[in-house]
Amino acid sequence: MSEVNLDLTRAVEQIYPSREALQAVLASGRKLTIYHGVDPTGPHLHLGHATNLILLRRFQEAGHKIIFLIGDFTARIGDPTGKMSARQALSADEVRQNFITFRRQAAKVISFRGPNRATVVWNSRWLGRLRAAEILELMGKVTVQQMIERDMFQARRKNGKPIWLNEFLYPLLQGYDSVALEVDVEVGGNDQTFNMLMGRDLLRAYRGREKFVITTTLLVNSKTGGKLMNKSEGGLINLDDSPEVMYGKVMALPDEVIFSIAELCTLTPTATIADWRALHPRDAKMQVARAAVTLYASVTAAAKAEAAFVATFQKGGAPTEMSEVRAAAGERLGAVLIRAGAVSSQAEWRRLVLAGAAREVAGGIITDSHLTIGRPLELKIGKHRFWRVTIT
RNA sequence: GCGUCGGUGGCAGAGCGGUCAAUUGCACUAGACUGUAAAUCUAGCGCCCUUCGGGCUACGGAGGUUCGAAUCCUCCCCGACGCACCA
Repeated sequence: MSEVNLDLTRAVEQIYPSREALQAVLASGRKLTIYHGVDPTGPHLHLGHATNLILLRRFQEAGHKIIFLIGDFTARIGDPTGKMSARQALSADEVRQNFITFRRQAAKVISFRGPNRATVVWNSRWLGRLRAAEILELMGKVTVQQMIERDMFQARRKNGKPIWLNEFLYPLLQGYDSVALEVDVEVGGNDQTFNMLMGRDLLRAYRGREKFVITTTLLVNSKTGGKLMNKSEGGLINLDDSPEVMYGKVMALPDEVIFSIAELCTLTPTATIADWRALHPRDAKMQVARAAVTLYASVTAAAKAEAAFVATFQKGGAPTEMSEVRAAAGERLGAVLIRAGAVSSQAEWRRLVLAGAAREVAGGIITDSHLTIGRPLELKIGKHRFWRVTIT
């Protein structure tokens, strides 16, 4: 653990109460307990989560204790942060389905093995046991004014949108995690600032302890200002995407964000990233894509993914691995593709054919949407959908 | 409880008796262009039918008026806002 350089600037937006205070504690040599929580509202961890995990990894390598918290209880309420409308509640089962592989995904970045292994905790363990009296006590720590001060609550009031009481409870419960865990540091995206500071207040109120809060930089598109890892914005890059898919998704990102990705989502040294800025944008992007796949999969996978990408897209070929669907001879191609989930309806298939978007990998464009299958086919639909149709 | 406004496609948000499968923006898909993209331009974007043609299902829910309803009426459900009530 000697001289591990803990860079408190890369990917870090802000540190509460102050960077200096945290540095002082770190300099004392004290080993800290640090946690980061993720709500399993979906089944994947993505590049946005990775920023936090990478920071945790750096702390872990410096010998600090890491706790990876799965917010299985809080996920069911739904975090109102940034939401213009209330989220619908998830069932306990859905949540369980979602987090089932979280640890495996997180293990791509932080280590759950070895002497200083990270631990996983679920917040239902304590939140699920809170009794009414305890919840009332918790609610007695924060005022309504403090709560509705938040921007998005203000915005919703202005727009006549509902604010549900359980949404008020969300920051309290998330904050209570800090109390239950008695941690020294919490790491999270800067969109979580309010919730994390709530935990800081609560920890002080309950235990008289100080907690550092480190907010990390969010992946945003500098041009549009939109969050990058966002379902509505399109490209969600998941940590468990296959190497080829991840490589392709990184390549599909707009130029202006690639260095943010490099800094926030890969382990590439800052100096190397600086060198990449001199490259042709496409080549820089390939470097970043390769670095990402290397981290989340492996070096060899990254090399393979890159080769596949070049062959498929830059040279217009087809990937070696494509989705397969079996069909009976004489079956209508459109029907088969709907069954396979390649297209959503006859209507969509017809539109694609009409647009000239469906072609055989080896040959020509398919012009007849009513084509029946007589032999095995390798299809390319649009730019990204590749399907191999085999005959049973 | 009373009153007012409102509930439209993934989201935002028009339409307020026929020309509405529903303007528009975003998102999304495809084509062209490229550096894989992005930007730009073009087209598409409920489902089914081989058709520039036809059918079906849709505008919170259930009924009703009408030749015809997303649009009018009744009841119900849900939300916002205001007022009242509170042993």
